[in-house]
Amino acid sequence: MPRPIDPQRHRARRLQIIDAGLTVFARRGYAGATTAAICREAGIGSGTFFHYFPTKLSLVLAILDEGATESREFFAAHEEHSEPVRVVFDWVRHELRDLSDPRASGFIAVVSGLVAHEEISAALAAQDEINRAGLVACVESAQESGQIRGDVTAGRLAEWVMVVVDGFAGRVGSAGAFDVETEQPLLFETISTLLTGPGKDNG
Amino acid sequence: MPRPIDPQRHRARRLQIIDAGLTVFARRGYAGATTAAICREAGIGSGTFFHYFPTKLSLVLAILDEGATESREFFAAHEEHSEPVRVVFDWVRHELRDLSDPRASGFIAVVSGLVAHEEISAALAAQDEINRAGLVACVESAQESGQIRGDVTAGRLAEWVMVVVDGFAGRVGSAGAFDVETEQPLLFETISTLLTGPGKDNG
Amino acid sequence: MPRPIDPQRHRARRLQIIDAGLTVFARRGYAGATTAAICREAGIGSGTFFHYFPTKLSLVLAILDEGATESREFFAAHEEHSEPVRVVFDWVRHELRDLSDPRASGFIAVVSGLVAHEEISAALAAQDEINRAGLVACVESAQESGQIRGDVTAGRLAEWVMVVVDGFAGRVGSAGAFDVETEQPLLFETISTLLTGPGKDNG
Amino acid sequence: MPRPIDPQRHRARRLQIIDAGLTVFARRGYAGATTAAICREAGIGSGTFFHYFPTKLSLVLAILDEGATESREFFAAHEEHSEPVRVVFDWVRHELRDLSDPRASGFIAVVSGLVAHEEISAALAAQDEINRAGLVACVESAQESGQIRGDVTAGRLAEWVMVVVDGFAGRVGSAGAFDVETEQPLLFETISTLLTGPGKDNG
DNA sequence: AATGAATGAGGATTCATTCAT
DNA sequence: AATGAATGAATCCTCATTCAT
Repeated sequence: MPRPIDPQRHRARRLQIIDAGLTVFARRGYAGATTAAICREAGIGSGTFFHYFPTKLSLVLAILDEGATESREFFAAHEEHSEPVRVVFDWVRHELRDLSDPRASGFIAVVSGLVAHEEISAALAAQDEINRAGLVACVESAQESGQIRGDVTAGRLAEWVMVVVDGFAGRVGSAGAFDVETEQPLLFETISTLLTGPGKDNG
Repeated sequence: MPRPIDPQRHRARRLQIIDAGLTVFARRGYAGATTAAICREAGIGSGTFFHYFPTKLSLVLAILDEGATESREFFAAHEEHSEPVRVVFDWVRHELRDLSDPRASGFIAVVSGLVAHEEISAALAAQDEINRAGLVACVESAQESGQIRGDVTAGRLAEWVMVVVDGFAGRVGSAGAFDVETEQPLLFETISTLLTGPGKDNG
Repeated sequence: MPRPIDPQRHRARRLQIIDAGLTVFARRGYAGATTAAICREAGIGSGTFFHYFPTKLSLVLAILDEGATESREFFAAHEEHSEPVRVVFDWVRHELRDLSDPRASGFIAVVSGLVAHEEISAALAAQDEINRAGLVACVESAQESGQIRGDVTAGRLAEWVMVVVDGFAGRVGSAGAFDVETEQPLLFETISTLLTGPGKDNG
Repeated sequence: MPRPIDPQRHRARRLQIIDAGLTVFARRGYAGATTAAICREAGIGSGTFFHYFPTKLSLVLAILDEGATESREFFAAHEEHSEPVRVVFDWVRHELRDLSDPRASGFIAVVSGLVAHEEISAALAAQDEINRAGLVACVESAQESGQIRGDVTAGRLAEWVMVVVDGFAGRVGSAGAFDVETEQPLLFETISTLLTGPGKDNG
């Protein structure tokens, strides 16, 4: 009497493990996060873990994928927006919201340590490309309407937005005194100046 | 007649292992860099490795320490400089030069993945503090002479310089198309605007 | 449907490893008994070993514990016996029976070499205390009814019984010509004289 | 200009290492006593150690040999003594004096743990045989003059003296409350009764 | 003789993964 | 689907020993 596969239930279990993985990876690092510890956190047996994920690394990839999906959805929802510059800032806010999960910065560090794995490297590149492409579209659109500087290609400007946001995210994770709320205005200011170029007023 | 301990020789050997470690860590990640591989790269036996470093992790710490020493030396050499803003940019250039070692960005990623280890975490914090303190001194001095904005504390400005440089460094490591040479002007522009504040011309 | 944990099976496996350990420790000594050899003897994989015992040393402790349990059970079974002197001799016989396992003396030697480990030291002390306490009870009881000498405290007499039995056990292990069967009468005679005191007939 | 070998100096160095070995073996056990630790204790370099002893195990053998020599000398000095029973008791006293070195019992335990090594086993057997032969001579002589029991062979009586002394020595090392001074009278009484047989007065 | 840097064989232990139930 | 006992490959590290100086 084979139990009919319940996709709802399956997805829930999967998310439960992903959540536990995020927690334990952030707390102990990749090597320190034994599958046993993740199972304990998720309240499942080790056999169950491998029902849902073929390897430990694949759980990392799934977590990354979750993030990629979120990014994709963000840009899909803001496509064809009339104010492209605003979308860029909304994206920054969106990223900041992700950082509000204290496990996020820990997990980012964990993933950094895994770039030697080609699959991770590829996933990061894919994730990066989603954001880059989304931002490039906004920047191009804004350039066309003359709202931002035109002396730097859209691709480079997009990357620079990411440079600043990534640097910001890294510092949130490591430096104790660097507070997201306090620094947010300077973040927006920096990105704003970056997009408009120096010597332009951007209040 | 005991062979006199030759500190020169000892230091050379140590650097030889540190160099090999940097290479292999960057190439394979921490876990992937087996002590055997590091020894092979350094051309030594495994026993010799542990004669110089008590654990594999301690080699990472030694590499970090080497970097910390370099930073300390940089600021010591530029102390009491008459043009503090110039020192900040010199520091950025100095960091960029470090990044010219292609192993640097890989190693940074490796270390990120090890923050779960308290010793690594402490070493990173120490390294960070050296740079922060050095930059704060410059920024304060520049603020006093009115060369840069005064509406943001020296501490925050210093951290923001690091935000941008760290973000830049991270992108150099990951995004294939992000070229140090090409992007350097925009890096200086961004930091410049950051220090002077928006709406000020800083050509 | 989770396989129900079978404590029976677990206990059996554990005893199987304990038995193999006893064999290999006695044959090769502690250092010479590699975990690989013990696993081979037990017919299990190395992972299984560490599933049951956290360290190699803990296997030694488990073996000692098995012995301690046996001793405890012996005294529990003979508590409130009407003829306390007889219990002492039964205990000696009981110890002799243990020595009939040819691995016993080898294992005792192995453990002797491990007293530098506090855990071993403590286990031996505990084991010793079980026997001492059991014997003291018998000796005291026998003293009260005037069956044995009263000029030496029960504690010291108990220890002396152990001195003789330990010396006997040690010799069984080392000296080839020292045969348990042959020497048993002299063992009983010596202990008998010890308990009754010199100059007393104890046929 | 080869330094002439100074046998005096050589012997002194050797004893210095033997002494250090005894100390460290007793304190840390055989495996725990690294050659490095022994060298530190002796105040020499590791190279020097292996000038005097080809292997770590050979140091154990040398210590045992030192003991064997002492035993041989003891019996040589008491040969042809007119009161053989007295020699037996003198030997017991002699052994007790050895036990007054607190490192002795620890070292005995260490050696016990090494019986799996044939060389150690042989050395112990040799040491044992020296004592046995010496005691047998005394016992035989005493039997011939009717001073002690004749119903047990000299060989067995000699072994039994050793049983009791060994048991005594073992307990001195392990049981905290077992004091050499206090228990000495009972030791002599036990051996005395053993030699004369039960039911004989031996005040 | 004396030294200690260099060596590498050897071994305990970890942990992702499998699979019978 | 769920379980967890069993597995063994993989690796860090120890330490006796060698040898050039």
